[in-house]
Amino acid sequence: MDLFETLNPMQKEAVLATEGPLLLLAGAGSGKTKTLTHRIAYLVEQGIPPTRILAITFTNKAAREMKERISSLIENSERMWVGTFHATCVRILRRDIDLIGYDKSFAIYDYADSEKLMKETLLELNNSETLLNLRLKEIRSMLSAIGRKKDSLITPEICLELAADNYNEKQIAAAYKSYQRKLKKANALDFDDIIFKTVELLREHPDILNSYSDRFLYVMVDEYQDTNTAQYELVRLLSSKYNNLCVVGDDDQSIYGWRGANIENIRNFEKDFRNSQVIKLEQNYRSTKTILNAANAVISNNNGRTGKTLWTENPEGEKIHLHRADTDIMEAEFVKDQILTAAKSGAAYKDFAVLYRMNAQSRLIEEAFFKNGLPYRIVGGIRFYERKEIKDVLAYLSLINNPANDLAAKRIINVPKRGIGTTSVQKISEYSDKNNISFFEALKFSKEIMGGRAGAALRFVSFIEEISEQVLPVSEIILKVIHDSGLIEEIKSEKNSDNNSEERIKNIEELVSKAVEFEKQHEEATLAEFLEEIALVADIDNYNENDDATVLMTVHSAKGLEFKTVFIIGFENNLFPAARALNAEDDEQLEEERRLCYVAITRAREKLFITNAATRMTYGYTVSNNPSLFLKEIPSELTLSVGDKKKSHKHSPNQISTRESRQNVEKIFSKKPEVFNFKPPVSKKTGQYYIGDKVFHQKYGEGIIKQLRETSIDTEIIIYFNNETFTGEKKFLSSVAKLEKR
DNA sequence: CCTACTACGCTTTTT
DNA sequence: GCGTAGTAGG
Repeated sequence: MDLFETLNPMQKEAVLATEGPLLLLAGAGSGKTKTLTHRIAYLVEQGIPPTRILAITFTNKAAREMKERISSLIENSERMWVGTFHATCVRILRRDIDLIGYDKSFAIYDYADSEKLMKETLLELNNSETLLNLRLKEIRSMLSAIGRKKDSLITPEICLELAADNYNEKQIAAAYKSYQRKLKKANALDFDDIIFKTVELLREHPDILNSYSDRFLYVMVDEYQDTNTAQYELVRLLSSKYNNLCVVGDDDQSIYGWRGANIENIRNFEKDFRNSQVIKLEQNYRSTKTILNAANAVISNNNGRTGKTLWTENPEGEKIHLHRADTDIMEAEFVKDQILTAAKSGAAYKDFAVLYRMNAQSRLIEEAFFKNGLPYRIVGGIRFYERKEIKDVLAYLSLINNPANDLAAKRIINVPKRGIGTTSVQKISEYSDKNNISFFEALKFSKEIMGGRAGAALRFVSFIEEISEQVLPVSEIILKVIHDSGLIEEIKSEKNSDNNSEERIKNIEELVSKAVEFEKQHEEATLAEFLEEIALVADIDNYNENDDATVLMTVHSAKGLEFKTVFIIGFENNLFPAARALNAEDDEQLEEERRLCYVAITRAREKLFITNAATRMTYGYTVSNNPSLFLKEIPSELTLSVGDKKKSHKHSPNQISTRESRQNVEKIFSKKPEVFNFKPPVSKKTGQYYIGDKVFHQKYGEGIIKQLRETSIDTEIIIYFNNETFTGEKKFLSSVAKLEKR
């Protein structure tokens, strides 16, 4: 077949530019994947063996798609390395990680595992001092701080050096060091380690690096704007010998800055790689002119862009439909009504997608859809593999695979109940630390540790060892585990309140069939491979665009996808853009929100609905947000308000609508400027207080009422202070607090 | 050692 | 509003 027949001149140029570094700036809907797959096919046609080509993506779904499309173009593409960053690195590590001191059977810790481990780390580090107020928040912020270090290839040692006298940084360095020691002891890697350790392996062992850089004549990286420093270094190393590195990306779609992605990687490509070429793909084949113009208008408000303007030959299309609902519930009703009406006139449910800023927003949409029998799929939220019963089974498998996995051992030592409670676990844990052996290993000394009550622990040990010694297919291991351990029995016998034991059994059965499926696909499927695949799947990977169902997902998950009709919901300040970005000191975060908005708009092919609500329920409180500031960045001639409230999209005069006035308010109150725009809640019992009222408190001085919450006997008042005496929020009860109105 | 209740904190986004 | 972590009582 003629590979060039369906390509436009720029795409064709990109396919032909095979030698040397190439930056392919590909706008949304510009045929990026097509160009990339054709480029690979072209290389193979030119005689390059598929095994000498490496293509890296961010999601399994993208990798799978790329594989499928390549195999439809050429023969023998199976042995080509096409995979995610993480899968590619794990593949490299499984071969040679022993050279940097880990066992090849290493476990991969997911985020929940990391949280547990960090909790242990911080508890040890702080002794009794902060033991009581060790909050999830601290655990997460520590994990994220350490994650950013790993993204930047900073080791615990360098971290400590860089910290110098900075107390906070020194704390991070200490936690980092100890957390890392724990991971090592458990022979486990967290997500960030997978990249970091691969770079470490390649840097420290030139022979290994050479074997890969020599092998890969051509290296291609998708979504390059989302790479972090570690990934950048990985790519650089792997392509270092032949320098045939092609990166594809769009700086306007960089939306993972919060996860350490470095937008400068793409912006500096030309500087970083000498003699590089840049090719821009600016013709959009996806959206109508209207939708594209809106996206272009919004993104033009950002600074420092590499600069490209998308254009299209597609028709003008319909105007963008704006709808402001009274409440979040009515917003969901609106979306449901629109889809049901369209479906009556023949539209397919899968033509629609509902996109939102955060997962919590899916609930109301789901409710509205469910009640009306509108078929839907939710991407994200609680993953299948994160369910308690599944994680329990997986912990058994993980322990069988890697007995050093302390977290797994501790998780299941008393699941099902074996009479080994927290006290015993603690004793065993101490013993294992003292003797520098794993938790599982320590269990073998139960007689020494707990005397007469060691029976159950020893039985557990022989149970695990017995299974480990046999060579069985994964699905049979699972069956053995769930039946012989008593796990299924226990779940069945749980008659308690939330009678979901049937569902949990079903989930476990589902896991068994996933294992069977896995065995079909992989001839000699090992336990390690099965666990690895599970650890590295994202929810989006299971999304099947052939199901006739409307899909609900976050804008982040939607990147790379397209739909005939898109609903962007919750288009409000504090939500989209997120409050955090809106109140940030610099513009960086707001610009990322704007890119996110750009991604959202450009998902639509023909029709775009943008909705918001005048009031919504946000964790127990009714809040009232202004329409998103991005709404004003869409030229009004492209939009049309729909629904009852005709003028609803106009900003009311008392609302802060410009950047300048927002900043002015911020000068007076450095935080959360929008609290003043809350309308008084419809309420009888709150008496004389309203949100936004200025009040004076004896101790804290003047402040502003931020939130009111009625309990059965009293009214809770949250006041925001910012004066000489005090800055921050305080909670009061209206009957107790002495407040003066100002 | 286990169960049941309460209180608290959470909401960005996830490979 | 909801889920979970922490605590008190059996």
